Amino acid sequence: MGEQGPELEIVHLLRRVTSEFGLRQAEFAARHGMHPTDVRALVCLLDAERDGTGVTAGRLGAELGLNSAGTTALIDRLERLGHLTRTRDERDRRRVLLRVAPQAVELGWEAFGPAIGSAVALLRGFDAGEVAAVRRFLDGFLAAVSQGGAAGTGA
Amino acid sequence: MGEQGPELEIVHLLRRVTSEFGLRQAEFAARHGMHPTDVRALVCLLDAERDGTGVTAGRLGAELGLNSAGTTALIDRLERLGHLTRTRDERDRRRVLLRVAPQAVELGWEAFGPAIGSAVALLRGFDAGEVAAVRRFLDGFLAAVSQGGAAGTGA
DNA sequence: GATATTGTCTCGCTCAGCGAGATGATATCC
DNA sequence: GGATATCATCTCGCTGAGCGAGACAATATC
Repeated sequence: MGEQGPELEIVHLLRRVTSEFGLRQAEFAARHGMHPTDVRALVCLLDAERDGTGVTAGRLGAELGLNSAGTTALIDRLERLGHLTRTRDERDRRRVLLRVAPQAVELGWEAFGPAIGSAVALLRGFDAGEVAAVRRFLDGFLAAVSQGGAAGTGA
Repeated sequence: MGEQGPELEIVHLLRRVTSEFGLRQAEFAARHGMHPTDVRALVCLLDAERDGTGVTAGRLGAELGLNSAGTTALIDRLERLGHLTRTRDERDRRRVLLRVAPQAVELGWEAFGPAIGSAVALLRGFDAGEVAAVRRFLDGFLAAVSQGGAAGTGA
C-alpha cells in the first residue's frame, strides 16, 4: 500500500483536502453556535438561491441525508438563529419553501470567502490548459463518486 | 455571485466533491453500523499505519476535533466492533496505542477502493503536465486551507 | 366523494459528543 | 528522594442531533 504512482498520491491528497475542509467547517460552525450539518444546509440553500431554484424542506433533507424529523429540527434551528424563513408554497400548500436571510448569505461568504480567495489566487498562476486539467479531474471524479463509485457501494 | 470566471467554478466543483464524498462516507458508515466519525477515525488510523506512525488516543481525538471523553467513547465503539485494539505504551504508560485490525484495513479498501479506482482511471487519460497541475492545485489548496485560510478564520 | 399519496410536523427515544473532574503515569524542582 | 505540576486517558452526568413511527394536512387518482 506504499508508493504506487502519482495517481494514488493525488487521491490521497484529495481525501486530505476534503477532510481538512470538513474540520474547518466544523470549527466555523461551532464558532457561530451551529453544527456542521447546519453549515452544510446553509450551503445547499445558498446554492439554490444562486441557481434561482426554490428549496423545500424535503429537498433540503434529502440533499443532506436526513429524515423528515431531523430536517424539521434542522430548519427549526436555522429559523431560530434567523438564517431562514419558512413560507407556505401557495401552489402546493403541503410544501414549505425556505428562504435564506441576508445575514446567512454574509455568513456563507465569511465561511468560504477565504478558501475561494486562496484557490483563485492559486489558479492565477496556472495557464489555461492547467486550469482545464484541474476542472476536468474534479468534474470526472465528482461524476464517478456521485453515481455510487465511492464509499463501497460495490461499484 | 454569478459567473465570475473559471476559478470560482473550480472552487464550487471542489466543494461539491467534498460534500458528495462526505455523503457517501456517511452512507457507508450507516451500512456498516458505524457513524461518519468512526469512518474518519478509521482513515486516520490507516494513514498512520501506512506511515508507520503509532497513533495514540489523544492524537486521534485531536485529528478529529473531539475532546477526550468523546475520543474514549469513539475508541470504545471501534474496539467493540473489532476494528481496533488498545495497547498500553510501555515507554510511556500513560499512553494508549491504537492498532487497527486486519478487518478494518479491508473495510477501508471497501470504502475507498472504488473512488481510488475511478480517480486512477481518470488520471490515466492525463499527460504528465496535467497530472502535475492537478497535484499542484490540490497541494496548494490544502496548504492554504490548513493554515486557517478557510472557514472564516478571519484570514 | 372515497382512497391513495405526498410533504411536513410531533412525539419518544437512542446515543454521539461535551464539560468537569478523577486517576495513574511522567517530568520538574528543591 | 519526596512534594508538585503536567500529561494521557477514563468516568460520570448531561445536552441535543437525528431516527422511527405515526399524525395530519393538502394534493392526485379513481
